[in-house]
Amino acid sequence: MELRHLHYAVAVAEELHFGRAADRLHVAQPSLSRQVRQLEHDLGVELFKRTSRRVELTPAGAAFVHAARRTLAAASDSRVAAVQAASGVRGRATLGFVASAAVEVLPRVVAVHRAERPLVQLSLREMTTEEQVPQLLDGEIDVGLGRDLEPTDDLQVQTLQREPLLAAVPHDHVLRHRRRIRLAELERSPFVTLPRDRVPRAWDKLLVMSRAAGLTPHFAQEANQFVTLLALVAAGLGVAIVPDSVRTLRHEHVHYLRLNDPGAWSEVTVAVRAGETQPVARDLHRLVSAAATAPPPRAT
Amino acid sequence: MELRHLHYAVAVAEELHFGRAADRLHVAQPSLSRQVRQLEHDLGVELFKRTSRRVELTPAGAAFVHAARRTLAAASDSRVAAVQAASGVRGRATLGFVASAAVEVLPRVVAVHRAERPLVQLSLREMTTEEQVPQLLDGEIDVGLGRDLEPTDDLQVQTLQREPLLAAVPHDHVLRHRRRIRLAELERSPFVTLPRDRVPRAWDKLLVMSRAAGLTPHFAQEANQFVTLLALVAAGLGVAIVPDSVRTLRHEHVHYLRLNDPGAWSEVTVAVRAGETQPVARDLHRLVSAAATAPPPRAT
DNA sequence: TTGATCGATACGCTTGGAGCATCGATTCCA
DNA sequence: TGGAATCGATGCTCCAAGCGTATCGATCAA
Repeated sequence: MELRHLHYAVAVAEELHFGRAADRLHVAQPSLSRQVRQLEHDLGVELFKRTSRRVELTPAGAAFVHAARRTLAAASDSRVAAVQAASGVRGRATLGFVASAAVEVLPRVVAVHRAERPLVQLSLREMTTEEQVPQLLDGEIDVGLGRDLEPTDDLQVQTLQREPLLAAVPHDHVLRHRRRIRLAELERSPFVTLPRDRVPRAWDKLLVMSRAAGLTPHFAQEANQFVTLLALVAAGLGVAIVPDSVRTLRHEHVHYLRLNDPGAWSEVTVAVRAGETQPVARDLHRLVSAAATAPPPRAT
Repeated sequence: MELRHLHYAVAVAEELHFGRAADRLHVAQPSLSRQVRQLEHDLGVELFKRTSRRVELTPAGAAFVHAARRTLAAASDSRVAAVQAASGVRGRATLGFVASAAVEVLPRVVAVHRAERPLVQLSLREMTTEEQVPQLLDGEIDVGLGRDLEPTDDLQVQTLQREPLLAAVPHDHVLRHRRRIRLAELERSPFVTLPRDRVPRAWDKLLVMSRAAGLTPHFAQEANQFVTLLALVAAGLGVAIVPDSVRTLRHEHVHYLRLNDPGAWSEVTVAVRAGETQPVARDLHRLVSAAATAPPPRAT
């Protein structure tokens, strides 16, 4: 039994006439008759009652043709599924992202992706920029949304937006009425930070800036998430250095002060394997880049 | 694209090895390689990434194989559906029945049929015995459950059970305390009946019996259903002659008296086209016969 | 009775799927 | 580092089988 036999049986069932069915199938009538007969022999079942004047379906024929239509539809779906998957219309894509990008960029990316590629299932995995690099190379994730990542031979990296760094201070901090400060002015304040082993490059940047400002930072406490970090600031345990977009997480007892130090910037970057060929990954990369730049960044 | 290609692609996807897949399919490895390649060319899509050391699925290949499995299952279902329909395990059967058989025989038939042929959809059509004959010959119904039908060349008829005829009389009728009466004793009572044009043979039998009893019947009222008929009796409009099984329809104000006249019997008959070949019809006929005789008839 | 219609059959051609032998690339191991 | 083993691809040949043309036989209408 081949798909050809199913096509033939369905055509005969629809025309109830071997000649017309053969025309529709662009084959000669004897070929059609032979193939249908062969199908019946293979099944061991009579599908059509034929006289030289009339063709009609047997109950078995009706049951078979019904199922055959479903089979042919499934075969057609198989073809479509393959083509769509190859073109990137259908499939699965995995996006790694840092927590600080989840606030602003990520929701826009998800919305745009769902609108443009409704058949592509988007998996989201929160992870640090450092974790993204090996997972990109292993194929664990297709695109990485991180911070301050430098391109390499294996990774293509673009900057999406450049944000100033802010100091998040408690509402009773002495500098709370200032709009802009310099890091050196925080000499008396301990820092609350994300864990050093999870975000080593953010730590390094803070250390470099501190040294440039002639400051020896005192680290009071670590927190795993930004929300917790801000709660610690609000509780008066110290100050935190965060990128501008974290401001979206408004907190009643936290004030944000812009840092004027040189290098007090953080870039949101998007990374993809260099020479990526998979359409779902290329599409996701394209949409992430577009979604980040399309709406104008908030005024600072 | 043929089912062969789908089988081949699925096998390669499962083995991820052309040699082993070819063994499993009982073909030579070069044939398998060529067919898979031909499938890819037909689809315009690469399904497998192959080196001389490793074979892996592309995303398009994974999508295709998933759909191909469903297609192959549908093809297998088509075969099964045809065989089952031909053997009578699956299909549709239509049973015509008279209202007076609906009370006792029909529920048993439906229950047994559902248990023995769960995949055969049983259609039930209430109709008179007279209507069953042409509909059997036209194929509108497969089996007819009627009364007092005589076999012909075209119809095979069996008797399922033989019931005495009863007179249904109102609760204040003068004969109400009798167990058995003769039709002649109803001379003073008008008759309520089913419509003459719907059940001509039942009418004829009543007329023949009346003549034999020296009775000139007076017809008071017609009703389309037994329930209505009994309601008319209960209301005192007259008496009705009904087969024994109608007694199952108990009615508070109706008494049943057995008729002692010769020929005061009615037979429940089952009819099927002579030489019927369709298994669903033959099965239904067999089950109707069995269901009617299996439980012992009620004592009268 | 005759002609038209329609599915089945006969026959020869051609396609294409299969097997065998072999190639080229890659990997493993000594 | 070189040789052997593994594995998919390719070239060649064979033949099964699908197809088309011509025709038959049965049925039905005029």
